[in-house]
Amino acid sequence: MTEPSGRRERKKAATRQKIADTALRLFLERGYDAVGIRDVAAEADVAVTTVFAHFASKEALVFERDQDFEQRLTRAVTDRPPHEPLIPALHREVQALVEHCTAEGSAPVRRMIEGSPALREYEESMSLRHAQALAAALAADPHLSRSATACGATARFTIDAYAMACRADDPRATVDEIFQMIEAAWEATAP
Amino acid sequence: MTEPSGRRERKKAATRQKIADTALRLFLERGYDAVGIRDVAAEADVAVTTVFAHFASKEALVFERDQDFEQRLTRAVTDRPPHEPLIPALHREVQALVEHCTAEGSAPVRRMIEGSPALREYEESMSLRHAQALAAALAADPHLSRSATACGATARFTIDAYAMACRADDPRATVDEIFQMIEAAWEATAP
DNA sequence: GAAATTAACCGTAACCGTTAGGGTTTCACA
DNA sequence: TGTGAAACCCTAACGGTTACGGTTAATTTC
Repeated sequence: MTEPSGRRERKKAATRQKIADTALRLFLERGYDAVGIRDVAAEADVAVTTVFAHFASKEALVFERDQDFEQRLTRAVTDRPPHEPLIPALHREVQALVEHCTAEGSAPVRRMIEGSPALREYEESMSLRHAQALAAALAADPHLSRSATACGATARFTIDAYAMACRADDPRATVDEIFQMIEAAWEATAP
Repeated sequence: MTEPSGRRERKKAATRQKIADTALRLFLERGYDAVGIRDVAAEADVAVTTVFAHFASKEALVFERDQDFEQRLTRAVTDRPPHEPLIPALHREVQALVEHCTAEGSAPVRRMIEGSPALREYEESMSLRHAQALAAALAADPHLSRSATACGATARFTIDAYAMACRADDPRATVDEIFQMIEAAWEATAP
């Protein structure tokens, strides 16, 4: 994304990446619960305090790239061509995000998440933050003129669609079906 | 609700209640983060292990009565008169639940929950469980014949409505507005 | 280019929620 | 009345997390 110029920033980013990579590797090798923070730190050759300087919690090590997620959702709203209807834009973006998270390579990570209550809970609370960011983006769109409640509800419904589709047998069909519902719900709030 | 006959069960229930009452009192007096499990145990005059024999976690001490919540929602579906339409029944029940949680006496507790990330996260993951129970109840209703996806989405939307309304300025109006959306979403799934 | 500042990182020790282990009391029921 | 189980107790530990004080290396300032 952004290539930092200074050596300091580069080293910091490298440390962060090394920690994240090491953690994910160990988690997949031995299981999330069987790997302690002290193990991750030792294997990545950093101090425990350094791990927590880069990641807010053990769970955050698994969801390293969640900022991307939030940005992609909000940008699907803010960067869409003017007068393009909202719901299809959201629909398309959620479809893409779900594809990404149900891709071949993501299966072991998904299994790990589903197997750990702590990780599921963390993911859920991440989703809530994403919904709030999306709600703010909707409320800020001058073309939409809907109530804050309608924006908030639509944002949560959208996140619900993503969360359910990631766990569904047929993710694509699930997204499509729920977005039919969201479309209807959104229309029902037209001024 | 259920009055246990045996002395043992009565004593157990009394212990549980004493722990919950003591915990809530201390939390409100000194703040959730400022009170440790060891404090609660000492003040309730029980061992730390006894606290965890009755409550799965520190957060669970605050949400003592969440089983009621789940049962009320699912019963609003299963116990409604035959052929009564689903959404109004849900709407009514959510309205009642929101009223309960935004009542005068609940304000300090609500403030405490909103002030603690751990409690917010816990509440959110509770909600997810409730949504799953509700989804199961919807899927099991013989009159509804909707897809599992539609039932799951409707359940999550309903929980979303509750969660948003509890934090809204005008809870009643929020519930009403979101249920207009849910009604439309539900109709869009008619076979 | 030396000096001062700052930011990343280090190691240790502790805090706190939570659990394991193993023991004692009290109730229920045959 | 004796026996099994359930509730409870205490202690010690584990694992995520943070406070603290110190070291090094990059950046900025003069």
